[in-house]
Amino acid sequence: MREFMAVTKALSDPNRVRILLALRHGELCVCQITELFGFAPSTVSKHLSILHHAQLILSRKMERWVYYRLAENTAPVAVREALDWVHKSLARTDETRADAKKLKEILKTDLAVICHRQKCC
Amino acid sequence: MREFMAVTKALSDPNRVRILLALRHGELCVCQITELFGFAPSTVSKHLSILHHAQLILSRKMERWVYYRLAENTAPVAVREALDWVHKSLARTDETRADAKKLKEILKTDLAVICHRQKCC
DNA sequence: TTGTTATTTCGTCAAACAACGAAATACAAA
DNA sequence: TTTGTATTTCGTTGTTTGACGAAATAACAA
Repeated sequence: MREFMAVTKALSDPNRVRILLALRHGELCVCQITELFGFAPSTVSKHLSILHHAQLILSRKMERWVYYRLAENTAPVAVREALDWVHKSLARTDETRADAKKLKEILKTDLAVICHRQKCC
Repeated sequence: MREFMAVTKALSDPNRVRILLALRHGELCVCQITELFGFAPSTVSKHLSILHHAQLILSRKMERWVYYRLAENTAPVAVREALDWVHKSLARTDETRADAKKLKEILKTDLAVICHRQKCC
């Protein structure tokens, strides 16, 4: 039950759901997600830690960045089913498409530039 | 997305999840659920209204009581999948079994007695 | 009608939560 | 080592949420 509630609480915030949908396109580092949604890095980091605690995502450190990805293979069955359910329910919505479009632009840009961008203005 | 978030928010409270699991045994009226969990009737009513708003449950009025049941047949696919996921993930836990056991006792008792019981003490 | 009873709505309170910025941390590069 | 940078942690703030009891509502009984 505790494990299950960690998942439902993680899914109860729309921005965390959007993060999961974005990760369908492959692993992303914190600053890419920050750029995608326009939140403060600390906010994104907190969301990611909640998703990670629910075992919905995995992380790995590489060079200067921490990459997060969906835990599609390693997670318990109930968690994987949650990921499938999210994707099946929302993959075709306008909002998801809009995020995907913006993400594509972000992925074209060099990581160092993306990260640097957040300190300015 | 709004519809989906109504479901995840409904599922993000453990007591609402317990209500859904209890309803697996058939429709229940508000006072039976109140008796099962020991909350104030107003609290249970609020939980039921949130579950209802998410289309997870249906209600019908009969005689003096309002009965709630799972929306297994009428709900949108994404909602039905949520119900399946809840059941599949939690049906076999100790907590669910304990609730089921207590529910069985409640179902043996006359409805009027159950409801009346809540005003006392 | 009037009274009774099951449920819902409303207002309040305390706890949890999402956002932020500042400071701490981790770690690669110099 | 020191510097620079990506991320996390911490403390604060305003909002949301879950619980309750009191009052309102709905529907049946007398």
